[in-house]
Amino acid sequence: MDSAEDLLNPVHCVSHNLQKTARIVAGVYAEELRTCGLSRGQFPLLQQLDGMGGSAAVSVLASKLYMDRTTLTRNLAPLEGAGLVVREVDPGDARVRRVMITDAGRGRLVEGRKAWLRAQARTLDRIGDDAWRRLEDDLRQVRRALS
Amino acid sequence: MDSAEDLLNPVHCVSHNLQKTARIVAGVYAEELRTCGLSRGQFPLLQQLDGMGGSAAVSVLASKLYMDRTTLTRNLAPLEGAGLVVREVDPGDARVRRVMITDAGRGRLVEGRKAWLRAQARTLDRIGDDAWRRLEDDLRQVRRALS
DNA sequence: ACCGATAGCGTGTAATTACACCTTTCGGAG
DNA sequence: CTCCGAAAGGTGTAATTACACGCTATCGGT
Repeated sequence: MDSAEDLLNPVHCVSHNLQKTARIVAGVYAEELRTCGLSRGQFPLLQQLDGMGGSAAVSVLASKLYMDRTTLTRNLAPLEGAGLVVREVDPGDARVRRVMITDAGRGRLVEGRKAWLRAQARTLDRIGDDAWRRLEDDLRQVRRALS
Repeated sequence: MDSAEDLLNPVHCVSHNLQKTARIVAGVYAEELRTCGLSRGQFPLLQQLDGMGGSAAVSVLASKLYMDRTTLTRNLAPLEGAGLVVREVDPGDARVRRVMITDAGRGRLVEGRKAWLRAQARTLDRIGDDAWRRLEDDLRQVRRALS
């Protein structure tokens, strides 16, 4: 029967199943976000930063995004070049670099949210709100279990 | 209440939630697979190819893996260089390149499965078999809905 | 038999990711 | 005060991914 199926068979690979699903979904968001000049990696970054009050240390931001710290550094560079964020040495600890969103960054985020909204609406329309609620919960549990 | 929560808020981004979860899980598998000389992208490729009878056209293989065709081409190169697969022009249609797993490839796959098994066991141990069965089903539905 | 349309593939190029390693700074033990 | 381990960051380098484009082969209509 189904519940006895052997999960230790490569077709049930947790990593690959997540990866290929993420790839498909990513395409939808990349397409919409391209219209506002933000990449699929930059939007969540700005969004998270804004949600944290507009300022955060690099490491803290990285852990919130479940992203490698060095990957975040690379993603930050073009945003800083575009004036959407600034990086400053923390006054209290010279090791810490505080990343801060600028007014331009907040403005771009407004545009980004519109594009993101179209992608999210398109996606939810296909997979269904309730299905996503379940899935999102399960994904959160996976992250917690592995962190 | 919870079921009325607004899914059109960036914290519920389908793409980002999948992506960051996939990143965390990928780390576990990459760690184990490194011991057998196969990358996290190469193992599913060989595994899928073997499961298709050991031979398949590039495009067909790519669609099975939900992977961009050109990405598959790049992933194939090192495998061909290592003699784990060969590429030949299809006798019936000269446009088609048939990818075929070699004996060496099958041998490596045996090693890969051992490493993969450790990663899968570690992961399932953390997230639970039943949780993964539900999640895998939901992910499959997402792929079908967006394909 | 010919020619435009299409399918299957590969390459140029750029974005994304992360491991290994180095630098700078902080904090505490001696 | 000095020194050394730990913490925070950044860079070199390599793997992975995919879009745009071009090439070759096949198919179908005339």
